[in-house]
Amino acid sequence: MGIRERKERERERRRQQIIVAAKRVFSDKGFSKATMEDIAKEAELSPGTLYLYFKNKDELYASLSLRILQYLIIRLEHVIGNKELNPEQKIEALTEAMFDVYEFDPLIIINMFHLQSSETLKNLSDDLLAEIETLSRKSLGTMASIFQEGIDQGVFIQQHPVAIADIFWALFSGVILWESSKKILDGKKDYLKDTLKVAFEIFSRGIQKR
Amino acid sequence: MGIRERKERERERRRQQIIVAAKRVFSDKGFSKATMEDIAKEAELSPGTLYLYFKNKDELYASLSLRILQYLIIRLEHVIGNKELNPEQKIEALTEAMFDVYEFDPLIIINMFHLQSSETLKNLSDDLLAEIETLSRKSLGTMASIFQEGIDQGVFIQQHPVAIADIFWALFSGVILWESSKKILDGKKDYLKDTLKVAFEIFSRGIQKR
Amino acid sequence: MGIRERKERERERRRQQIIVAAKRVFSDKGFSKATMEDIAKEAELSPGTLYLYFKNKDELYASLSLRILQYLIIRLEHVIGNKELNPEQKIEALTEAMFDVYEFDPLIIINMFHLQSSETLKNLSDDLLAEIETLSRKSLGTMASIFQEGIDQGVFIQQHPVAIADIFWALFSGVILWESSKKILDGKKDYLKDTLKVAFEIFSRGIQKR
Amino acid sequence: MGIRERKERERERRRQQIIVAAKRVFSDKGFSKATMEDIAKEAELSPGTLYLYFKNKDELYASLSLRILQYLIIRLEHVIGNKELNPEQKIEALTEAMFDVYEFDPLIIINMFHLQSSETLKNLSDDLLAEIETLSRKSLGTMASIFQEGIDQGVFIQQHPVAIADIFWALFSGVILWESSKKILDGKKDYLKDTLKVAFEIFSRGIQKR
DNA sequence: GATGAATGAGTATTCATTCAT
DNA sequence: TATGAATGAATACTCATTCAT
Repeated sequence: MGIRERKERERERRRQQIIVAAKRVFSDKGFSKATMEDIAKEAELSPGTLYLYFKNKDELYASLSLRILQYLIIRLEHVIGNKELNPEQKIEALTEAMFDVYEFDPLIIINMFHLQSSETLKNLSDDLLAEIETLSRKSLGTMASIFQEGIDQGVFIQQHPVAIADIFWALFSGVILWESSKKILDGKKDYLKDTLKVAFEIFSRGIQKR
Repeated sequence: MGIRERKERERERRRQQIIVAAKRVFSDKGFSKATMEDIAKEAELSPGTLYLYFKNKDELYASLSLRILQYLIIRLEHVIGNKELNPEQKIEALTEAMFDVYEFDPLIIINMFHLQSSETLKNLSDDLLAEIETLSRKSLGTMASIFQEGIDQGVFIQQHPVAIADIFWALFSGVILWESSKKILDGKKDYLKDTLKVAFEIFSRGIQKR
Repeated sequence: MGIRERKERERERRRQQIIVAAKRVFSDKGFSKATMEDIAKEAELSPGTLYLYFKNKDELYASLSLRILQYLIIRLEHVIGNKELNPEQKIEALTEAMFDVYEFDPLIIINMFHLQSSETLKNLSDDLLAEIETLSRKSLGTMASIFQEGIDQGVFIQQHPVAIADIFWALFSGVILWESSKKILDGKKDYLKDTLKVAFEIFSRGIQKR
Repeated sequence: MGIRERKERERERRRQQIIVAAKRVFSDKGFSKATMEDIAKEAELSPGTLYLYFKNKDELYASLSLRILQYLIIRLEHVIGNKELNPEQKIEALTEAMFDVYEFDPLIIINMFHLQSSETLKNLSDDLLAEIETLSRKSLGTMASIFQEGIDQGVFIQQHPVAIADIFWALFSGVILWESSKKILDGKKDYLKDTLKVAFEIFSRGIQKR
């Protein structure tokens, strides 16, 4: 391994170290209450160092989304690559994959949310924005191809597969968001998993031809 | 009308005046970029006055959501009160009602989702939180009763009606959220209405017994 | 006195209070070492209040120049208005006036200097910039009219009076700057007054016809 | 050439390399906006290396002035060494020399005046300060000797020659300073050369006996 | 009640300088 | 010598909130 490559690897390690710390702090305090100093402390680095790896707070935050999207795509491709599953079973596998993604980082939806604000978008570099868009599009496309398969085989309703993928994703994020706010409002048990399960069942029934 | 009552009415008028101004400013700038001074100016009042009517910025913000919830409940009760509709038709009416709510104030719906983020909810006073909870529960209950009817009549699948209502609401908010974020990232056309229509069709098919 | 007028007066009083404090702190520490907090403390106000009266640090600093220019113009107009003096005597009076201005605020030259940086200029509001330019032009014009008089009467050399005024001003500021740096380099006595006297004598001789 | 000497020469080459880079960057961005990293990049060195050759940013900055002073002295000595010129002609030659110095590096002259501001001078090491003082004194002494000659020959007014040299230098720097600031404020044409010419004429007339 | 001037705690970001390699 | 990653102190500016009038 060349010296250049070793340095690159070292650099990537640091980025991850910061991202992991940032994830912890953001989860704990939310975006605005979390300070760069908090994150630096958590990462056992100095505040200045954070800026050697991320342009600003918004970009560090957005980078978390990137990481999740990458994980999501890996999971999705695994589902799509499994030739033994019929479309219906793939929906099930997809559901499981989404739940894993959620567990990998429960912040996922809040992140996506935050990203919406145009004030935030202005602070991101074009590169990062482009990458997010690419990954986002790719994950949606992968989902869509699962639905396409079902449509082709005549088991799913005739609808644009991207639209179906959108709805699938919307349902997923809507449930997470809604359940988490119910949890706070009621102060009660966490029904997320159950609700998600029912939601996907309904969805699955809804898109299947009779 | 007693003097006490007149004062009370005057006070309510002011609250509304502030809420209307706040709605405009929050919609325009987003929560964190909007300042209390912005809102005061828009309402043609002084910053200090705002605090005579709302404990703090978070509460003012949350009050906007109350207004939507109130409108939502009115619409829902109208649906449930229509004895001539069968469950399936009620779902349709419900869908229309949700459209109306969205159109009543599209931006405030986005804001409301922001409210759901735990970060914001944690800053509210117990009173306000309780009120939101009440209205929230009430609207959910009303929705649930529609589904209950369908279950009782054997046309909807056997599922806890509150869970179904949760999913319905989650789907609605998820689609709005997802479509608006897609719009920002892609900078492309607004497919919200179409997507929402398909989403509700799928949902409707999904909850009906075959 | 109306309430509006009283408020305006009060506001002006505050501005002056801040300017006086700023002058002290800037003189003491120089521009970059002086912090807004230092100035706030000196003015017995909070940092935030400074920003109610001045847009930013650069603008507060530039405002000091404004004050001096105003004083300078008053002194110059007094010189020009004295009908009993012949051109030569007016040069003498002018010299004295300049020295008074210097004593009124020794920072004057450093200020002018600082103003030069385009980085600084970018931070100033158009209004302030315009006002500085106006006053600057006015003071130069007043000086020029003194020289014009001498030229008209045939006692001064034929040269554009504005150019002469420029040189007069340049000589003044150059001497102040140079002497102050010599003082630091040598750590010795302050010869400013003497040097200034000789400089103006030479200048006076130099512009007179033989 | 011994190894020690070769090393010394190498070291000097590096210093010059840095100085040249620093000159470019300081001229471009001004003292405070220029960062050590900018300079390092321009010199194609690492930031750390700069500190092997210069104690700190201020010293690096001050070193630029040394370079101008050295050039100035060379030019001055050339003037004084020309035995064929009478005092009056020497003033002319001196004026031309100053022009050349200005043209040798117009921006650095501005920088040098910045250096004169006490704020900067106070941060220099004693060694550097002493060197600047020496060169400064030497150049002033050389100028003074020219004026001394004129006084001795009875063609210049009776004044301390060092004082006259001070004034000459002050006039020179003052005009540069003033004209450049006028140019920025007005955004108009560059009259520097004309003004400088008239200034020196006036000066020359002013110091000559009638 | 209404005002709006004043507050002052809070924080992202920069950059000269260091030091392990 | 040279490097350049890491440091961390330093600071302008904001804005929710208060309170004397």
